[in-house]
Formats: sequence, C-alpha cells, structure tokens
Amino acid sequence: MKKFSCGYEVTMEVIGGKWKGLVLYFLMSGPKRTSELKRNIPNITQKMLIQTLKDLEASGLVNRKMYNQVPPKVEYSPTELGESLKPILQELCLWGSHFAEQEYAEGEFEIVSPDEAF
Amino acid sequence: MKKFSCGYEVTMEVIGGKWKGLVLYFLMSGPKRTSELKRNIPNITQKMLIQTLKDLEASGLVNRKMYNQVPPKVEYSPTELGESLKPILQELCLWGSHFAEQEYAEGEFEIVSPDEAF
DNA sequence: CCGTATCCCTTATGATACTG
DNA sequence: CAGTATCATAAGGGATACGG
Repeated sequence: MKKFSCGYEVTMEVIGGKWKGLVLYFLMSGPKRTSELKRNIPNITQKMLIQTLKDLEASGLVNRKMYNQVPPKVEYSPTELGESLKPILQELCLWGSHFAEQEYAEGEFEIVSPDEAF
Repeated sequence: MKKFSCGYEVTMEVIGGKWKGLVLYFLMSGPKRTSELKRNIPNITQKMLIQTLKDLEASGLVNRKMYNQVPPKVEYSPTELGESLKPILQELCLWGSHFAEQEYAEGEFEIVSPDEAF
C-alpha cells in the first residue's frame, strides 16, 4: 500500500507527470478514440498515450469501451470520478494561460497553436 | 523560449514534479524558515528543498527574505502570484484526500500522519 | 486501428559530505 | 542555519519496429 502524507501527493500520483492530466482534460469534452487523442496531442508518442490511458483507467478516472469490429475501435471517456476533476483541470489550465501571458514579455513562456479544446 | 500548447502544461512546468506544489502549499499558511519547511516535510532532502525553493522563486511564486545575522535566517513566503494558486492547491489536496479515502478499501492508497497544515 | 516490446537516453531525485 | 558540491540511482519518457 502506497503511503502519502497529504492529499496533494495523492492527486499528483494520479494525474501528475507529463501527460495524465492533459489527456484526461481532453477527454472532458467527450469520448475519444485513441487516434483522435493522438491527433489532438501531437507531441505524445503512441507508447505514452496508451500507457497514460492505462494508468488513468487503473485509477478509475477513465472508461475504456471496446467495439468488436475490424478495424478495431476503442473509445475512452472520463468516469464520474474523472469528471469530478474537470473544474480543477480547467482552473489549472486557465492559471497557466494567464501566467504565460504575463511571462511572455520576459521571453520565458509561450503558448503556441493553442488547441480549441482549451 | 519554452513552448507549450496549453495552459495546463505551463502550470505543470511551474508547480509540477514531486515537491514544488507541496512546498508552495505549506508556505500558504505564512512565511517559513528553511528548517521549518524541512521539519514539515520530513521526506524531502535538503538538496531538493533548496532547489525547489529556488525554482519557485525563479518563477515568481515565492519571496526569499534574508536576514543578515549569525546564525543565518531566511524566510520564504508566497508572492501575490503564488497566493493566487492557493484555492487550486487546496482543491487538489482535498480531491486527493477524498480519493484516498475511497481507494483505501482497495488497499491502494493511504494517508499517514496527515500534517495539520492540510 | 490499437496495442506491445525493446532499447536507449535524459531528467529528476536521493545520499552524503562539506562550507560560511 | 542555510546552502553547495559530488556522485549515484531511479524513474520517466522517447524512438522504433512489430503484431493482431
């Protein structure tokens, strides 16, 4: 059993890292196929995408629905628990956008080709 | 200049990782000396603590106030920008606590010796 | 289309000893 | 007390090729 001393650490265990929060956030706008997500987040590799989705599913934040057909079709969507993170993810995104705006002058941060989903 | 495609990534750049958000959260309850923080977060090494504080300061989230005396005294406190993250950090902490409670039955997550600050 | 398997590299983090 | 330096290790992530 993993031990933590505060809820913050737990949350980070679940959505921390480079991709988990981001992928979950994309799913908030509705069920998505693997290939859709890959297109939405071009920088993610297929390996990391699948691995991230597995992690999120294992944590109970994401549902995986498989259609038995050829070619295969799989859809991911947030569970209720996953949905409960929506406002937080939105705030995190918003805060970062404002921060980047302020810091843009210093030439430190820049948000390029912001996706519509955000 | 670092490029991002969404605010979420920016926020994670600033408070992501194992310690940054946690240390910042602890500072929310008021200015703290280095040694205080170390006591509050026993698992962090001195190296990581100092490094984390430096990062937070460089991002403009934390102020470092040095008193010229012997033995040295240094106090860290959140800037206004840092303060603006307070509600988000609280929600992240709260969400994790609830999650851990729910998952406790599965024997996956446990929050031990929760600090008063949380 | 979806997912797996390797191999490799970078980065983040940790242990420890040391200085003003 | 606050901070630095060095070395070592672990974890995360990326590139690529392959399979059902």
